Amino acid sequence: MEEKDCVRLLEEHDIKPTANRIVVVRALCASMLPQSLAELEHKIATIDKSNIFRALTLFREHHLVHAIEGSSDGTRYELCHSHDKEHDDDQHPHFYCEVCQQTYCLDYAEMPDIQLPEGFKARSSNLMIKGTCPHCKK
Amino acid sequence: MEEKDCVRLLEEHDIKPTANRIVVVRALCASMLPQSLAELEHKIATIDKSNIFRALTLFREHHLVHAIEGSSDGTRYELCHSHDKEHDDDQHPHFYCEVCQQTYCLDYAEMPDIQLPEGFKARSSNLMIKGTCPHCKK
DNA sequence: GTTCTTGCAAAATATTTGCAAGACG
DNA sequence: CGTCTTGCAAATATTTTGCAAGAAC
Repeated sequence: MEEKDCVRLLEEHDIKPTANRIVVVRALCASMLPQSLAELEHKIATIDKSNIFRALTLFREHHLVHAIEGSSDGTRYELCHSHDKEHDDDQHPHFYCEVCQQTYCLDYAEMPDIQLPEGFKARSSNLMIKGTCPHCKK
Repeated sequence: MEEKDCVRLLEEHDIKPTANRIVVVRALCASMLPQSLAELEHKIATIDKSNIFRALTLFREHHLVHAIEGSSDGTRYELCHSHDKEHDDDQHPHFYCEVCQQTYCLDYAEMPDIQLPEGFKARSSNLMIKGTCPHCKK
């Protein structure tokens, strides 16, 4: 993604586009798969991990990225697909390969609608399917 | 649960019923909600956390307990509801209260059947719904 | 100059392993 | 005795915060 597109994306989400934040957004775009903090830290050698973390936290608050949990190996982050800056409504299942530890985005699939007992109120959900991916299939 | 029931449960899963393991199984039974390692460590003052961890790991390998991930606060463990000692086939959604950080078991609900792309092979899945529980509801 | 951002260090949290002593058979 | 189990310590890994220096406005 071009720098100017990153800037626009940040601004659309009311985030001041600092140099570091632009780099983080680019790194997220550049990789097809959701990234962990450690992976981003490795790919972006120029920025300290605490700042990558702070950028991601800020992005989450502004619904520019969302976090994916349940991979056994830390939280992963991906850009929100929807352009709704108010809600994180583009949740979808993910697939975690237990061999290569990659996380794939199953964004063609709908999240199931689970009926909750009286009094429970849902805000978000994470569906993580684990197994082996085509590359690691025996 | 009585001690002899715990022993039987362990033996059914081909696990040697040592004193510590019985205590861990009892602690898991005693609490309605899936427990984290830290919670178990707190409840079972007499056993070191490394051993609780090793017991849980062993139990998982023998499909006596299963792990629930995606709660933001560590892995939680619960006894498998099914008595199938070969497969961990009693997966069901869970609910994580973001206020009190309790994890509830939605075992009345079915896990959705997500169609995977060619070449992907599922082994297990975790569905974690987050929000607020009845106690913490405003 | 006040506020925001950054880098570095380090605290906090969670998970896992090494190893020697002890229990078990 | 040989194997399994246990407790303690400590290594790893991950996430998060404190703080002072620097940049931005």
